[in-house]
Amino acid sequence: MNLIIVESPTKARTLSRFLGKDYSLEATYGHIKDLPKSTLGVDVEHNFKPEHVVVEKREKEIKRLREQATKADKIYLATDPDREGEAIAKHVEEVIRGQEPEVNKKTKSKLKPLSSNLLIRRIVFHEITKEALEEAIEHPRSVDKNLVNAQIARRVLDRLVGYKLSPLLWKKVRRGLSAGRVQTVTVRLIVEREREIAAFKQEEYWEIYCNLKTQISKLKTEEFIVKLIKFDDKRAEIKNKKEAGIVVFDLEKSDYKIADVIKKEIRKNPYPPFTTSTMAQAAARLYHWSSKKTMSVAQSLYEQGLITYHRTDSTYLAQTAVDKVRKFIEKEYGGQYLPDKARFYKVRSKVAQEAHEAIRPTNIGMTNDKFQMTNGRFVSDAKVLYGLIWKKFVACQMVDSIFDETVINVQAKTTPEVKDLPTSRVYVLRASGQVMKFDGWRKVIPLSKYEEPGLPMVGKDEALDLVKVLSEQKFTEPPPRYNEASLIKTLEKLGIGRPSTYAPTISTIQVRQYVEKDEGKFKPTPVGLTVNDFLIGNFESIFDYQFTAQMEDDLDNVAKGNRKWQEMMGEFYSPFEKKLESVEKKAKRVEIPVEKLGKKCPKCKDGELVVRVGRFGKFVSCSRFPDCDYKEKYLEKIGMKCPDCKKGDVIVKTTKRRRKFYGCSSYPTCKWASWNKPEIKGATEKDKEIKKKTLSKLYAPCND
DNA sequence: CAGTGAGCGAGCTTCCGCTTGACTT
Repeated sequence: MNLIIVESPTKARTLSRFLGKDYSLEATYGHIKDLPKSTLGVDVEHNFKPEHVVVEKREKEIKRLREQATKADKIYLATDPDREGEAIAKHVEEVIRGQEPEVNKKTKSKLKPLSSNLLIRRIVFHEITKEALEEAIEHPRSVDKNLVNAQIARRVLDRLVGYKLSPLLWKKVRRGLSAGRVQTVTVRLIVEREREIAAFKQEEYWEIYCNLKTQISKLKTEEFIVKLIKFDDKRAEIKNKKEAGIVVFDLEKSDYKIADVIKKEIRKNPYPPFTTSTMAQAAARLYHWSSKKTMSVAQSLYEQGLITYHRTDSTYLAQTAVDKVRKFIEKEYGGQYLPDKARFYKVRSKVAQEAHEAIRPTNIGMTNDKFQMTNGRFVSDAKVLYGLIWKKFVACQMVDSIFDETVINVQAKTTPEVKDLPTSRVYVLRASGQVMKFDGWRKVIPLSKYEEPGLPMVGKDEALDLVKVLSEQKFTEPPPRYNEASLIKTLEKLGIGRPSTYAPTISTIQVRQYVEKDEGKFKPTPVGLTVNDFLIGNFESIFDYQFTAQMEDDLDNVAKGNRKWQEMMGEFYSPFEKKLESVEKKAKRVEIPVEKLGKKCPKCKDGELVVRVGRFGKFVSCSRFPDCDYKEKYLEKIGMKCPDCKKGDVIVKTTKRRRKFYGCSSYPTCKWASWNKPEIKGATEKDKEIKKKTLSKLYAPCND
């Protein structure tokens, strides 16, 4: 009997379909051994010796593994082909051979002995196909000690950072706080962005457009709009109303002609197939899903066998899947949509570990109209996400979409009658647009807002008539706050965190109340700012954006056997330990700023009312707590009257599930409620109108 | 995950990365 051990039970089920009766499959459900939860578990005095214990939740799996092992002659450790998978493989072997006391005590005596000629071997494969598995079984090896050491180093370093710094925060800031290589940097990104926004100085600028007319026949004229881009060969930068007025004055007294018309063909590649990160970004942008939700929906698709594994950083595609989709494209859309050769996508991230494939449908014939989930709780959401994954995958193996781009440059010269000007001025104005002439992969993922640019047919030197000059006041905008999509994108780019941790990390920093989501955007809280400044101020090097990248380089060397992991840890730990000691001794406890309401406490008449944040959100309390325990509800007004009853104020409230919504302060008399912030109407209508007329951006880029 | 309305609350906690289930703050 042969036993194959993998990490995911779904993977086990899929593989069992390929294999005959002489193979059985078991899943570990992730790590089965780890450092203990309630102690450090690292002996820093003795070369960082880690203490690995059985993960409590996995005792059932371990028991089953051992039982199955007694029936086997050959065991294949087929955990994922990466650092973590190698460590799991080692732990499985230890557990099966009964090398840990806790397992021995509880279960060993009850179990039958292992087969005397038992072979335990490590195998790896990158795609879940019969061929890949058979190939892997042909080339078994033993567990790679160096790769396991790299995992130990990663684990120990994270444990030391997290379990040394968190208690320091309890002492110096507040109980229950936490710090870590990943979460602290994530908060740092949000804090620094917020400060950039606060420091941002808005600058005024103006954009100028001309509505021009061309004679297309004796009876017909056509109007189009051009945007000012240059004057006297310099980029047109118009800073205020006065400057804009001068330009408008000039343009109203100018002669217009076509300077040139440039046409070129533009080919656009399809996007790579989804990874965890890009899938989460797409679902966030298109449907405003949280990464947690996207991952849950993807999990249900994976469990139904509809998609490949959803926690991956790889864009690798199995050859068999590519062959099938190529046949599908040819049959369904025709040969002109099929490239000569299959497309390959390079992995973008340096730290990608190539353990899994890209996220793709397992059966390309399962089109969205045939799609049906037999069970699960996300039936309609699953269909939506599946459609996205399906389209992305099919499109990624189709030919380029082709556009004709036209750029019309118009020259405006002030007429000689304008006498007040020192010299005559030459302006360049431009209209541009792209027309799709062959859809290619856009057949499957159509452009979201495609409009024909509607440029006139004009020739060089053709004279034009001015209809109207339009000027528009604009202001430069600060960088945007992060949302889940842009945060994940940034983390991935920095190599911080893994596909399995993006969603949990985003949850953690919110549960700790370091950041909060406001209309989908992340803002730091006073706690977040205080903790960030404390940690960055004292431990800059660990939370440097480059730290993880450097760590990965070191781990690579450990994995290659070029370096001892204990040596790497020593280099990290000795300066860190010194710093810890000095901060422990010298740093004062820092106060988290509280928002003051500027009112005396009605109970003790001595303290002041302040806003505090408890487990369930904000509340008002006396500044003299715990001497005075006065408290009341916190009402967050947004400075607007209720749009329904017009009497109460609009206030921010939260549901039982902590979701934010807007309500009326005179509830329950007035029952008005809304998920979205009520908008002040009128202000943006004009903006939209002008934007619509601008030819420079006729359609929004569509990345879905 | 879907989720629209009480009143609680501020002192024994924490990391990252694998994997699923599970009614909760």
